[in-house]
Amino acid sequence: MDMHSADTAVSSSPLGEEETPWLSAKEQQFWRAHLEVAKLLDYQLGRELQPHNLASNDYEILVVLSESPDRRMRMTDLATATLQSKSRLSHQITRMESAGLVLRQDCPGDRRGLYAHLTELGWETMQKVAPDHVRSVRHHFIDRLSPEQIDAMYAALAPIAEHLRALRGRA
Amino acid sequence: MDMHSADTAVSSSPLGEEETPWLSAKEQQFWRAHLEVAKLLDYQLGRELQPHNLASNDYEILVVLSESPDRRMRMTDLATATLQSKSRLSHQITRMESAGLVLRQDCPGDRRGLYAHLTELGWETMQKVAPDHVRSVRHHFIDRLSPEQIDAMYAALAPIAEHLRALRGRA
DNA sequence: CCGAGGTTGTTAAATGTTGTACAAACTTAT
DNA sequence: ATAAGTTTGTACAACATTTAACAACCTCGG
Repeated sequence: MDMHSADTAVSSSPLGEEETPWLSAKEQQFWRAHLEVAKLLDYQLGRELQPHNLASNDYEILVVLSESPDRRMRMTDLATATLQSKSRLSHQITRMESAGLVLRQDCPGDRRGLYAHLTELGWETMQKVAPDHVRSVRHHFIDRLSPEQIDAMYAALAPIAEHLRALRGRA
Repeated sequence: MDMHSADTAVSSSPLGEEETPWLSAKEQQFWRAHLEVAKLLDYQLGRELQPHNLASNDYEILVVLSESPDRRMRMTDLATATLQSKSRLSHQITRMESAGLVLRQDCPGDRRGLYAHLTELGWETMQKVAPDHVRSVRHHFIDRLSPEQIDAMYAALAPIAEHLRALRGRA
């Protein structure tokens, strides 16, 4: 995750210029908090995944596959689901394949296509790792918010997620 | 930014086991929304930075330096401020140096040390890019939240940011 | 059936990142 | 002053990601 600051040392509004809608102090505080939490949380969760010999990306693949019908998914769909390029996914599946977590499977009916299929080891790994991961998520994030905050934030974020998803779709 | 899902297809609670505190439906919805927004927002903002020939990381460096006294900062401090390894920062500054945005400067009083110093071009770039970036942040995020939501979310995130910062500090 | 045009997934090369080790310089206790 | 220990930034090598190009395959209008 990267940092993006908005309002900065660079901000002035001489008369007669194109107005730039700088962030207010509160907006900026919030924006930076959001960035910092996103980044540090990702960092910390990744850290706590390391003992399991998994990177965040690996774990994400495991999650998506484990929730898919037959625990498998077409490469392109998996790339879309995990917001990666097809190339990157291809490399990543290669790595996970040599780690035995996943298998490439021919796709009946479309000889171009392949399934990424969760192996038994992949599934077991998922079972083993998920509880720890949930604990991490709780400890560093969820359990630090009240149920009301969670509801409110979800209500705030859901439309934004939708907006961004739509943008990406037609990119 | 990576995906981390908590509650998943893998979840059951047979009697007599170590209880795993799976996420409730609401918690999970929220958690996934948070992940998705963080990831897609980062993606989109990075995208809108491209026409300026800047990556998110470059922009972050520019922001931090432009807000620093004398528009410069020690390498290590800059690495800490931007949550990067020293090695990565060193490479990145090298790149930005050859792009003319930044300059390495000897550090009087500590002959080991170096400043990363914003060049005039770096400063001008910042001035040119910041308004567009602020607009992006507003359009895709801030302006989609009410002032009340912003206050509430800041109040929720600030302690979490602090927690994560503390964790990282002693890592 | 054919062929133009799209899709699928991989590959090679360039680029970026991470982890480790290192030399150089600083600090502190003796 | 000196040695032990710390801090600073870089360099190398291993690894990951991106970009562009590609072969193989599907689709669908003619």
